[in-house]
Amino acid sequence: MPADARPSRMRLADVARALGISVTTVSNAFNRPDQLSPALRKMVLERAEELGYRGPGIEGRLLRTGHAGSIALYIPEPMTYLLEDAFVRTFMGALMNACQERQIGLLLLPAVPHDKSERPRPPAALDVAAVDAIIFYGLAGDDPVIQRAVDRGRPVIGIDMPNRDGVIGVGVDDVGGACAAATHLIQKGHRCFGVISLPTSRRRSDRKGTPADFETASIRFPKERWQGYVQAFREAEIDPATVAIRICDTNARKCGKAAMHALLDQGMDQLTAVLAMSDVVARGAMDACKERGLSVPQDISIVGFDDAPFAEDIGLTTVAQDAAEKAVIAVRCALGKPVKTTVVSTSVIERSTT
Amino acid sequence: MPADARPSRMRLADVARALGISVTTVSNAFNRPDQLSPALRKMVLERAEELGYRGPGIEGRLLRTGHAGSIALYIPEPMTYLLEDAFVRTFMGALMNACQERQIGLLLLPAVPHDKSERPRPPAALDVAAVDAIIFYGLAGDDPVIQRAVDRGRPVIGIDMPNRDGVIGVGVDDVGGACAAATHLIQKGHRCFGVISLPTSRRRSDRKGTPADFETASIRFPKERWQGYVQAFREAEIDPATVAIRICDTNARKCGKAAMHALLDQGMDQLTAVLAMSDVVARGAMDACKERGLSVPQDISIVGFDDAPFAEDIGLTTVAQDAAEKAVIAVRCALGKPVKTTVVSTSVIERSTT
DNA sequence: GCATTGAACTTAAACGTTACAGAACAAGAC
DNA sequence: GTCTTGTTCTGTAACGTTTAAGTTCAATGC
Repeated sequence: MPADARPSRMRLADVARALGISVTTVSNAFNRPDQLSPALRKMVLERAEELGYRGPGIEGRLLRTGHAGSIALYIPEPMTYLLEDAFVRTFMGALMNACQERQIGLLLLPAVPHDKSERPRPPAALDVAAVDAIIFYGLAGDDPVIQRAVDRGRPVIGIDMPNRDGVIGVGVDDVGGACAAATHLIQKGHRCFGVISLPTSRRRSDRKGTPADFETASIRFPKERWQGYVQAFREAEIDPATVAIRICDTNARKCGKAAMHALLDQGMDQLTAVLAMSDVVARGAMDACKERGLSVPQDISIVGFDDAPFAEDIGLTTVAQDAAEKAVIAVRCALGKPVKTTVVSTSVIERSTT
Repeated sequence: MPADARPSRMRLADVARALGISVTTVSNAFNRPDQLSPALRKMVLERAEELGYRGPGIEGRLLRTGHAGSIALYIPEPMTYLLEDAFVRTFMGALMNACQERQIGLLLLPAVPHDKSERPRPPAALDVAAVDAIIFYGLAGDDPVIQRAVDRGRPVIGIDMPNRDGVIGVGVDDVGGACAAATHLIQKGHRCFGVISLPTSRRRSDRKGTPADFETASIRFPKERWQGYVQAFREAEIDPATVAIRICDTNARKCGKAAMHALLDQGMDQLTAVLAMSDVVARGAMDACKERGLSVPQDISIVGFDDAPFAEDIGLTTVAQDAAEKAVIAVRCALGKPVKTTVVSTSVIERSTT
């Protein structure tokens, strides 16, 4: 063991003592240049560097100021979902760019395991993360982690989530977008619809759905998108009760395929148009049509939602929403003044599936 | 303004006062169950929850223990590179899974802007990040941020980087893998080679390269992979000086394409085999061959490196390395006992480009 | 009955930093 | 010469937690 092993890292106080000046002055040299003469500042900085002091560390600063220099992202899925889903990836890209620009870190938090036992919950990464704000993406409105985050007293941003006290909402105009999608199909002459929905609550399962499922939904998108569809149906005097609904277990291509098969098996042979709540499940629906020898859009028209990167490649008509804009707004809210709620708008992009 | 607005968050001390017990006991209730009676502990936990206290916050704990509950990842590229590059994505996926399992956060750090001015560097996210360890991926050995990270006194892991004091190295057997790739081609009867290299230093440019470029390389892969090629050449009595070399500006498909075109333009019409240092540039090389009407592997054989996810789809012969294993080892090093250096092994996967 | 042990809880001192309130001093204004 | 103003630097009290070193007190061994 070398005798000169540094006992612990250089501290602000060590530098101050070595230079014979006060700690405050050293601190100011690093953080508030206007508080001391340029000459002294230069000297302090230089000598500090020589002494091996790299500037105030986070530990003390964090305690004192609460400013961490990074923001957290929490999604209710395994972290790898961030890499897998095409639409989410666009969002992530924008989020990363925003962080890069501002030179702040982006902390990816692992979803807390969904255990039933109530009381003695060990503190999760979410609870101890040293961040200036937390961004939630697509959580159910009743997810208990939200309250835990709000209690931390830092800004909490909720993207595509039901509005909630203490959470700054950033969402797309789901109702308007869905309404536009349905209206688009109605204008093409369709009267008999199928809907492929994303899960409406944490309690998941591939299943047949009813309008009531949406009314009680705890996850935002499906609820609002259904409202949008209904709005368009009503205007065209189509009874929402005649619409066939399938709710996917998860936002995956194969779930969309299964849902489409189920829709067709359900005796809906007069079905001519399908409204899918994401491009991913829409793609799955297209797979199912292909397997059955149905051609799109001749036999069946399909409209997705999201305008995922692959939508253009496969010619999917969809509702575009600016994922990047959501990310930018989220970061702005995380760092800036508290804002109540923001809605970004949508537009239907017509391609070759309608 | 509501009169009962909480002045600041609940603290350990507040709970202690409310219960009429000492702070230590409350702290122990959360962190060291064996230090107090189960009954009291249960009571403390319950009352704390009621009082709105969610357990010890990071600020104080970090200062006291230095334990942050998350690790950082730093790459010398814009953060979005993590999403774009297929091989890196595999690595990220594994890293995420490892973090998920251990319930720790993964902090993505923005690369510090590459400015020339020396002295007054503002503290970057890297310097203030509250993490237990930092993982560097693919940095040049002389990148100044490494020293800054090492000075922080926490474990620093360097993946695919030149070895360096204070940094725990985790790397693939570049020399062995590259040697195997070259040997594979030599066994197929090839004698006239081209090499498409990745950048050898931070100072980048698409250009013709020479063996000397590799000797002075500050980035690890190219240097070692070249050594591996040379080793195979020597054994087969091929003069490395006869090998045509192109160095890419960046690890991108189009750079690989440009490099391949350049190689062919360079008057190397007798060229029959190309060793590419990544699957991405290998793919670009294949693009170039296609454009010129050269068929692979009839006219030209190509071997990549990495076994990126797309390699199988396009039938690229390549050197497989287990990106996931690197991630797992990195996390283990970050959290566990200090290890010196780890090397993961490689294997050639023959597909249809040779 | 006395010493010994151990469990259950408390006291008080860090950990490294920032920010408020002030002290010392020089320069002008009257 | 005194008063004001401003600049530059200092002393010190937080910030919220953990932990080493006690203190108390009841139970056990002899």
